[in-house]
Amino acid sequence: MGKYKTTIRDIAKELNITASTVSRALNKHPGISDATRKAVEATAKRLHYRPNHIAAALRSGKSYIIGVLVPSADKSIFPSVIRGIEDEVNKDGYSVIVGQTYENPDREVKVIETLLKTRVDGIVVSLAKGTNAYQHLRRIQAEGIPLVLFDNTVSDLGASIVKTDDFLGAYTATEHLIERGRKRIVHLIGPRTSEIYRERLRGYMLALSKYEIEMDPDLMIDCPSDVQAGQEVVKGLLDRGVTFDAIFSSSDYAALGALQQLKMSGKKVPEEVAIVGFGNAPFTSYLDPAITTVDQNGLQMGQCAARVFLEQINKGEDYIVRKHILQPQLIIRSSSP
Amino acid sequence: MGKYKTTIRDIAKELNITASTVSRALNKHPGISDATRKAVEATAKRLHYRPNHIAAALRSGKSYIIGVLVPSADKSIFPSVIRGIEDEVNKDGYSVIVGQTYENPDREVKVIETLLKTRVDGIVVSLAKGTNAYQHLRRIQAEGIPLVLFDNTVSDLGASIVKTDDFLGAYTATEHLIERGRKRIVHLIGPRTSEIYRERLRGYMLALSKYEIEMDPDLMIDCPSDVQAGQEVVKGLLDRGVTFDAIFSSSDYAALGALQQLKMSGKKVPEEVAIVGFGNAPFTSYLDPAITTVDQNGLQMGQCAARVFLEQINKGEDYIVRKHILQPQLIIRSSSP
DNA sequence: TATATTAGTGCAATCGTTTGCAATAATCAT
DNA sequence: ATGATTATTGCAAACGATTGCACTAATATA
Repeated sequence: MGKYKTTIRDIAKELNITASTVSRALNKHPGISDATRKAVEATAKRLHYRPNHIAAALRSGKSYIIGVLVPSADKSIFPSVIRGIEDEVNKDGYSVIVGQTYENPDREVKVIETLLKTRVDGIVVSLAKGTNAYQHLRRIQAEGIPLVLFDNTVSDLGASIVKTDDFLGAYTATEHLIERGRKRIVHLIGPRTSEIYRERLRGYMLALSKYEIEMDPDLMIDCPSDVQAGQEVVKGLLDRGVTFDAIFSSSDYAALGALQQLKMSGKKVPEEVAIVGFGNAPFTSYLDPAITTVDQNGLQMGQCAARVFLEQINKGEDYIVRKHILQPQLIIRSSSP
Repeated sequence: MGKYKTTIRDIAKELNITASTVSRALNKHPGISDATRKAVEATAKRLHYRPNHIAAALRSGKSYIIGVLVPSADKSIFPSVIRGIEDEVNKDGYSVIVGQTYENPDREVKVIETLLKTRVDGIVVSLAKGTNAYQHLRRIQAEGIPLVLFDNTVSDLGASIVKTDDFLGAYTATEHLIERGRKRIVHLIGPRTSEIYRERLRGYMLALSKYEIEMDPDLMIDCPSDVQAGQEVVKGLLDRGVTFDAIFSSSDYAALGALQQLKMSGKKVPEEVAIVGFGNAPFTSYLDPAITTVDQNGLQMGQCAARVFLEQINKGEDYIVRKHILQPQLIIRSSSP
């Protein structure tokens, strides 16, 4: 059990120099001779030296850790986003602490507080759906810590934002259904506390009005983003005898529920009812029929968010906040051929 | 932009006491009078004090961060495992750094090295499929850092292990197919570098021999755990005219590929070919037909791994390494009714 | 040759806590 | 009333790095 606990001081002693020189050598500071740098590196390796990030973080004020806060690490686009962020920030030596809110605003506040105590160098967050107060985010900004919002965001904070053009995505999706000859298009509206769902609703409505299709309140239904809700809503529609020939769901999960319910009720998809989802969740392509959806490209979103963070870190005070609006892409599959 | 940087010293000054007392008060040490404790808590709140975990970690040697290393945070059971771990360790004040190997052994070594530099209090890891050298794991143990292996593990390290009873799961799955009258059961074998796949193969073989079904090498095929591989393998079987009436796949992904290929080739599932997968990935229940699979309960596995870690941390030297073998459950669905 | 510049290191403080040990005041037993 | 406990708090040294400033020696400039 040889517990090595070599410090820079040990290396220094070995070479009859000081810890400062060792530190500078290891960090490749200019103004250190090549000879000593190499000597330091050699003995560091020989003594199995392992830098102590904690000590460095305390002194330098940089932890090289960033906090990524998502509603749920295993849902929707978040797995890909996390991967995208990791891929990108790892290159610059950052580690990622993942926090989950489980869509609970209180937990969001708590987790952020923990991240701040951990002295993360930045926080990247997609808001919980119910979040409607923002003091916890303001606190982050007040501390001067880079804050990047992605996906489900809020505009009036002056924070960097990376998100899908939800409006355009919804518009394109709805337009697609209209072009396929559908006239009575149901829209499953997500929780309106989130900007993303309000935007999707807006896209849906504009498409209808552009094509001079009258809006029907019966077809615009609030529906949480999960499978069961999608089922129930569609069942309700069928039970009430509402007629419709297409469904544009604000989420893939509700779209899946809708598909299941339609099948159970003997409705043919896409012949009788076409379906379009939102998000391009992995399972959408496996379904039968595979469902058309709006791809948000989580990987790209994550990478973009990461780059925004890095830029902000590097520019410091000079950084100018910007919104990055990513173009969504309609993936047409068998559910709306 | 009032950047509060209150330290315990500030609180101490305010109350004319020392930092030590403040520290002890905040940490609820016994031997601090109720009066001062309350006074400290009050001024801490008043001055917007935020503990610096980094400083505490440096001094105490406890970072309250644990590293969780998985092949991919967005695949298989890992999302649920991560969630299970988080849920459990959060209660005890730990944060989770998630690292991904992308099934690359070299990256596994690197990420672990980073975790060690970050001075995590423990490492929970599911090995990359290709990993076959274990010095990096031994190094963790040599440092006296709790190491918990889960899912894809290796036995001869003397580390704590939490895993599914892969053997039993595979045996049960195969037996189920046999009981349904299937005799020519294909097994898609996962990468044999992993213990889990060797165990699943063993379970398959034992079930066959128990029921006196002859093993046929034509039906035992190596197949990576992804959709495309599943497709290709099944296509190969069909092209070669191999007859079979069931497939037991060592992974849900390959099972999905198999299902897709069978459909494309006009084979009826389950009438002509029954399918059983392994892992109970979320999408398996959404498919048409939904596929029977062996549930590993990632959530439970994560929670168990977390508890093992916590126990190990708390018992210190007294901890006795144990293997936790979780009972898998066969979820019977339409693909093998 | 004397002076100015530069390259390479060392000194020592600091980051914000934690913690073993000492010290004081207060309480108790005798 | 006196010594022995006990309850609180203070002292000061860590933890392991980073970093501004000072310093020496070597080189360049005049």
